[in-house]
Amino acid sequence: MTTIDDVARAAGVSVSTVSYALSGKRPISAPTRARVERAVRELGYRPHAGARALASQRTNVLALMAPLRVDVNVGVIMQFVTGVVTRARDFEHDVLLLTQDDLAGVDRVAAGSMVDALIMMDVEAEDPRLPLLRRQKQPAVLIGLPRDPQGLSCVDLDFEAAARLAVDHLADLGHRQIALVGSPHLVLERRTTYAQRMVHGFTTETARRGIAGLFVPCESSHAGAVDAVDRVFDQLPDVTALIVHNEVALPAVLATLRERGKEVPRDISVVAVCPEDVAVGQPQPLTAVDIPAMTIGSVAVDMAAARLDGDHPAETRLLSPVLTGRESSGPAPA
Amino acid sequence: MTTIDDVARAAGVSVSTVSYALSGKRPISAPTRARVERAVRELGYRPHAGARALASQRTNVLALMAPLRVDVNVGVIMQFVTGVVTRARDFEHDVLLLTQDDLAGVDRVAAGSMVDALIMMDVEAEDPRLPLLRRQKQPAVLIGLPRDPQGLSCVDLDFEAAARLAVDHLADLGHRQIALVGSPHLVLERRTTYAQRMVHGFTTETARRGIAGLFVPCESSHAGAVDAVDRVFDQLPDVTALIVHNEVALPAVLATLRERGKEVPRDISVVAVCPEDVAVGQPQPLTAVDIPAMTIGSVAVDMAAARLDGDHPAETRLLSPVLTGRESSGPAPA
DNA sequence: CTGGTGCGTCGAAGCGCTTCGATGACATTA
DNA sequence: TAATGTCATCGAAGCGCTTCGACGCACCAG
Repeated sequence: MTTIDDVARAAGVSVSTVSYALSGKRPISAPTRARVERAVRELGYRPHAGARALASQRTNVLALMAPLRVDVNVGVIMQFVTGVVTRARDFEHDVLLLTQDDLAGVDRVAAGSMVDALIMMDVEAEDPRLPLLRRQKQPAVLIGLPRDPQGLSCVDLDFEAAARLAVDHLADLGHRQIALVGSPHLVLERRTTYAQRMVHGFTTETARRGIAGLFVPCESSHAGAVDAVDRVFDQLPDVTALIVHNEVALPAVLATLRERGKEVPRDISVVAVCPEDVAVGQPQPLTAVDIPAMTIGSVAVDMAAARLDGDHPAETRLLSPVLTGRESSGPAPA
Repeated sequence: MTTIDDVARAAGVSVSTVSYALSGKRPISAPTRARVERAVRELGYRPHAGARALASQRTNVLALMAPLRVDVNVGVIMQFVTGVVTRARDFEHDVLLLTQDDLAGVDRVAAGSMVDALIMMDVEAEDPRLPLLRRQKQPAVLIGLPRDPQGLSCVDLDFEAAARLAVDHLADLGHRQIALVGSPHLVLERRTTYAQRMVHGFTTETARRGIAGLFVPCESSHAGAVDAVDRVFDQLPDVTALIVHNEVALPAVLATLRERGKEVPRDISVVAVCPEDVAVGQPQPLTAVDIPAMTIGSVAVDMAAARLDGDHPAETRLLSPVLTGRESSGPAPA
């Protein structure tokens, strides 16, 4: 292994000069720096990460805790992860991957000084990881919105605003009876809060605009989708628009509409709330509010970075939703 | 931060005794060990990962390079990753996640002593990472089979055997005209070698058994599937069985068969080569050769571990395929 | 009673780096 | 010409741990 000593010797300077030449934390004359750089190149020198971490109290590694179950939302998770890893590199950081259920991992990597900061995906309202995180010296960024974010940074899509946006889009097209086909019961009850936030935004906005709004949960399966659609027509027979916030059930919802003889958007408009690629990947490109998973991941890294090299306090950032009109929404039928 | 010094002081022993008590590398009397453990618990002591790495030349971290693109095979990738991360914990290791395209990452984490070993997914025949890997001191494990594995461990499903297994299953059921609906052109041409291995196994086994075998590539889209099925019926009109080795196109292939008036398995048998959950998740449970992604991931870790604490040389392990009969295969029509 | 043998423990070196204070060379000002 | 300041570089301490050799003690055989 070639060490900083080897480089110093080769360049004919002291070890500290090499260090400063490479870090730029003190001025080094151009010729000296050139000699150092040359030696580095010729010897193929790489600083030893552990030694550096020991001396500098910085590891240049981020922990990312991700739900590694093999479930249906895998696409979105992957996008988050990609966003985090990619952006981390912009800050010269690598990413250590932990599984969601590895509670002990929080202590292991944080108390063990393996990482500079932690990013947690899929945060629930009363997430058991929060107390662990709060007692670490490293900053943490949550993707999602717990009930009490005290001391922790959070980032997520503003789902309330997303619901409003979707409702407004449809209301402006003349729709007066709108249904929200949402998350499965389980998700609504005890998990991440985005489902509740979505419903809340939907309810208040329909109320505000004097529109008939119906919310039906929807299990993530074909049968669940059929069931949900049937419940909608049952309870709101004159419905003219659907907001679908369930990526998995989306294709089945669309198929069911077709089976029921409803043409989109002539008979009924559909606004999806899902990642863009899902919206455009359907048989018919869908008007949709984008869930920018990758962006959220990279913002999470930005927030972690901000807290690392600065006194930046914890903050909560809700990303403004964007609605893109495509072929699935149109004027309400007369 | 509490250090090993604090623990030593609290337990009334020397630093080295604490170290030995915790690592077990030298005998420590029971009472002393108890005092040390008590101090550790009371102080909440965690060894500093960097210091430990510096002194011991071990990081207890594995690098995993994964294709983080958001493509269709995301499910399998997730399973690999899960297998790796989970198994790594059994060996007291954490996982550092790199993206496939981060070539520089290999040097960064290996030469920089950030990891004890590297695992690379999705290895191509002439993978540009191989030369980089060979010059590192850390062992590497490849998931996939490059043309020249010299010095590197490899693990993958034995796709040749998988093809044979599928052919034999069908041949034993009396089928004499079998088509393989495979990977897209792109994959076949320049990428991971599993596609070629599959085709090779298929070709030789059909030949050996005197069966008419037709291979058609298949793009990973609905249109691609339709096209592939049409080509099959075009070039092999009396075909009675399909082997489908394209997870993405699978549903579309099935749908197309139905549209063409072919009932499975009455008119035509289908054997899939895909992860189990995909096979059973279809409208009709499919007879399939499992692609055990998670197992492959965990075997990769086992191989890395073996090379770490032992003189184990590099080896190549091909996992024996397993075929599970379900409802999509039956006797050839008379 | 002596010399040898283990066992349990200690002290110190060293892993490779960062960083602080000190130093020397040189230019600037009074 | 001496005092002052600036800039580039050096030396050494120290980050927290592992590990090697040494040491003291109890025990046993001779």
